[in-house]
Amino acid sequence: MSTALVLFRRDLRLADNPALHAACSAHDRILPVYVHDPAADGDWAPGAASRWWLHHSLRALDQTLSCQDGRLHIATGDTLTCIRQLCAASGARAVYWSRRYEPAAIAHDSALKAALRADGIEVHSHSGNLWREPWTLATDGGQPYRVFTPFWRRLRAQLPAPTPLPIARARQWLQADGGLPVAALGLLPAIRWDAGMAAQWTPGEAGARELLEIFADDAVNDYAKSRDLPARHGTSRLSPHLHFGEITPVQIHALLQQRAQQAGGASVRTSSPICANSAGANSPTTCSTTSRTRRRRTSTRASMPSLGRRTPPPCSSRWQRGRTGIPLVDAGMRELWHTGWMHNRVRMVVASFLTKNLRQHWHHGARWFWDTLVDADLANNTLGWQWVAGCGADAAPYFRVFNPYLQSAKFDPDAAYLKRWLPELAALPARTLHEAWKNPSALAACGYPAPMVDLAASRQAALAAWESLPSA
DNA sequence: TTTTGAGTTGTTCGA
DNA sequence: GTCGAACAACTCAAA
Repeated sequence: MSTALVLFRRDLRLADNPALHAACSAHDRILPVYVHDPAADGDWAPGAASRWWLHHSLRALDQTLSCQDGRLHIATGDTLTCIRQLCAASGARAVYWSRRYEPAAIAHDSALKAALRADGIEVHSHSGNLWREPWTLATDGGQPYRVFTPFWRRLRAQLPAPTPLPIARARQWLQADGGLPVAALGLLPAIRWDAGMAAQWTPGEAGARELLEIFADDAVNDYAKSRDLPARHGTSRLSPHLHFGEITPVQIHALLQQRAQQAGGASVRTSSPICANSAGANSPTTCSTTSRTRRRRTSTRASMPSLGRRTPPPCSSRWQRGRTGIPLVDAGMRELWHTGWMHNRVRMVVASFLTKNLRQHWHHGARWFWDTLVDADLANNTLGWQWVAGCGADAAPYFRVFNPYLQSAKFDPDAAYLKRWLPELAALPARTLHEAWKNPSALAACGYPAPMVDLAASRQAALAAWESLPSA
């Protein structure tokens, strides 16, 4: 009877899980383990929203295992110490896990692998949650792609995509003594602000599958148009499930492809965001510094130099709380606060407002998102903020400053999204909200704050500040 | 090896 | 109201 330990991290699923699949194929008894090891998280410990999600996702995984007469063994402490103890107690001589891709996680896992192998334990790491692992897709010059379109073309040229693996079944799920209940990890907030999140989300593999089925049925045919409309659920909203590995890009692509064939279409236009999500453009310095010479100069101080401002304020609390006086910005920030999520287009708008109009460093915004998003993902969050701030690795025109009024008129024409998140303004006509700068008294009469900054003037100031930077 | 042209989730201005 | 040009920095891939 051979025994293996499977270490779950951000691959909280049984289906299409190569590491788990391999362990179940090669061994008779499987000990499924989650180790809570806060000391290993370093600078980027999960934020409050992510911890909430993790709590519920671990419970869901435990429940799924219990349907197969197994239980998830939960431990807390140093990962290596816990694994050594569990191997000794269970007789496991092999450990399996899915690879992670953040620089700190790679370093941690490399050290873990070396230590376990020195103990004489087999370690098998498998491709994790990505369609393609970052080092398998490069330009002809061997560099990572910096422009999305060539990257996307190359990826698509390599279809057909891999096929998802079936739900893993161990011949016997093993249980070890001393496992903790999920609640013992203290992941839930002390002050229960999470009611809005519980109403919105079902963390776990089953919840992910259900969301995917809905998306495949309703939204995918219209995705190209409706994904940009924040009032509609035109996006898949699978991002937190993807982040925690409850579902994989391969599974998503496979189901959409299948539905498209049933509908008679040749192939499905899978979204570029799903693909970008799987690209994981990590590099050792991405998360703290930026990669472009002229822009790097700006990022060390602020995303825009603070001309005429003696002391840059900390991350604006009005921005955080959705009280800037700019309707689309406030709607987005309140959606984030209540649900742990924000529509992608609105993320760009609120980020542009913080870094361009308020001229604050993108670090401030990235940190706030990190703490409040249920889908907070180091690569996606960091690179998204750099993209907006104009200091990312991609080729963005420096003059791209979003105009929140124009954006809401274009993408939320009937103001359904604005009114959902700004109920105090629900009685006003859509046009009044899209042209709020013309109607300050109408908004003020509803108790809505005046704009904290003049959009046109701050845009000009931001462009002038950029212009004043010396080129590298 | 060097050059050229497309691409880049936007806005504004003027015809 | 619609449309094209301007803003002007940089990467990638084809020539």
